[in-house]
Amino acid sequence: MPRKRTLKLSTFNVNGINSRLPNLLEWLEKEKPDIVALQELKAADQAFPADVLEAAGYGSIWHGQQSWNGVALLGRHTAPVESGRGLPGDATDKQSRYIEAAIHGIVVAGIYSPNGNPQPGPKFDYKLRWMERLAHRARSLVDLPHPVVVMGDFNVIPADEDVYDPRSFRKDALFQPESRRAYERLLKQGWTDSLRHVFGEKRIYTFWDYFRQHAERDRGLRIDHLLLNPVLAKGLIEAGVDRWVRLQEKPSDHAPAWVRVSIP
DNA sequence: ATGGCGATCTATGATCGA
Repeated sequence: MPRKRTLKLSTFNVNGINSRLPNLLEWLEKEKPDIVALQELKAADQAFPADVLEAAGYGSIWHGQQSWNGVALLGRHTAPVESGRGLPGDATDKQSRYIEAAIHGIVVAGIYSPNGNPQPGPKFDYKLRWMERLAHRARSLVDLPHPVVVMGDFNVIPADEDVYDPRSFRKDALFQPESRRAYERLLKQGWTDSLRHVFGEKRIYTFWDYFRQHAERDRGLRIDHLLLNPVLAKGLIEAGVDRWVRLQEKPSDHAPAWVRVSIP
């Protein structure tokens, strides 16, 4: 029997990579993810701490932006081979929200979907247009004969079970029927929503706001997702959220979400 | 209905996030 190797894939919205660096390094050391997507770097390209990550054992590529947004991909003991940056479909869109690479034999798309608040309004329109563009790119990835993951902060609460208090989010862009339909359309291409697939009826959150001890009380949202194409979904072993990271000192408001997969 | 917190620069408040 040939032994299968397993890989841990993780997505983490760090909410400022330089202010979060000690937190990020501790997490990498403890959890040792093989492939990582980071969002909300909030740093220009020249401010990305590639040397520190390299010293911690991770090769990286990144698409930075001053103050806002920004995405990166990391490979444990390997350099990601970039295949794209910037979401196709609108040459006027300068926001850094998409990066794509081959890492450990997996095609990885790291995404940071727009928040979209307040809605209605131009920010919500931009969110929906961006998600349409993502669906277009995802369609060309889903049926590849290679393992593919699209992971990141989708800024969509897929269902009532994915928010601690659905009523209080009725007017929120993350919870609008249009946002949820856009996410649903994406899944219908053939992607597996890893956390929901593994957790079934059980609640699992990836974000808790900074107010009223919501993290400690586990009053959160599930908005960070890992979508696996059919080739990769066959190897899905387990999934989870490293909630301990959210309970550290000076944490991001998100925790890393992850899957473990076997690769033939 | 609002604001609560935290990060960033425009910096001692304004803006954004979710």
